Amino acid sequence: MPELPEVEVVRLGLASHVVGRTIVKATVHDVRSVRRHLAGPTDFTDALASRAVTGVARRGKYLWLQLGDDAVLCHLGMSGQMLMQRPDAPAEKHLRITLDLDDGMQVRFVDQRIFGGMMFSPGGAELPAEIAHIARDPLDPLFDADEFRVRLKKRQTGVKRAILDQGLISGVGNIYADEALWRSKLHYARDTCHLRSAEVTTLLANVTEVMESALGQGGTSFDALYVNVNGESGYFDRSLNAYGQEGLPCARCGTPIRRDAFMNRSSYWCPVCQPRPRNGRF
DNA sequence: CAGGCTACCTGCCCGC
DNA sequence: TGCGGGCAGGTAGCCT
Repeated sequence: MPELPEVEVVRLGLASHVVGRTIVKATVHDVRSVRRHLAGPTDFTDALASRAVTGVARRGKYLWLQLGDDAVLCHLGMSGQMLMQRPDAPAEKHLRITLDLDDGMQVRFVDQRIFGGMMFSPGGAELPAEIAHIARDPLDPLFDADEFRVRLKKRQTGVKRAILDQGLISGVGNIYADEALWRSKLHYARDTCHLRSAEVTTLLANVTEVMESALGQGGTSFDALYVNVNGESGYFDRSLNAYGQEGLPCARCGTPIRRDAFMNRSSYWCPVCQPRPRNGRF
């Protein structure tokens, strides 16, 4: 479940099941899901065995289990799931890693495409060093809106590219970028350096609002790939105004939503509400 | 720093 | 029915 709301849904679900529990044993079913762990999967499982889980934290789309001072850092990639299962439940087709807990339950990392993965981060409980370059996300109480505005306007790039940059603001992916831009009436190619202060303020407010709203509805799911720890889908897809809406009437003006290829992916936008800029500005 | 491209993977859907 | 191409919510790394 890729973007911030979906990852937060997973974090909340994990926290309710694993905090206070001990990892009895970790099992790696596919070594490709253990990432950046040069010592190999055996060292990874050794590092997790008999460790008590003290918390579950998140920054942007990364989440990590806190094990005292250390951490198990997880990214769901495009297709990762964290499922709470009983040991006798049949193995999922794409089961990659299992954590056996001392209450008899299992945390199962299921990931079809293996763009996600886990790694052990020594001393990483507060913030794993591997993701120190990731900016705070807008749901973080310490997110600095003024700093974001200053850094955004210093960029010389398109506004969508900027808000997808996890080093500037984290947690935003393709769905919520398009939704926030639609709400803000901004075209994805608008130059960051030519945005008016009011536009930046509106954009940040909309990024925050759309992700909080999606979180309140359990995230966005188009299919069974995006589910919480109990295998349930969120229903924010019903509230989407731009993403995936090609050809459907814009909820504000009725003009058909368009789809462009941009950054090797799709961008959805209303040609009337979000007019394409000339040279990045109007 | 900007940004284009590729790679990493699997599976589904479409047209032929 | 099979095959090829395009598509999918992400990130890292290389090159210019």
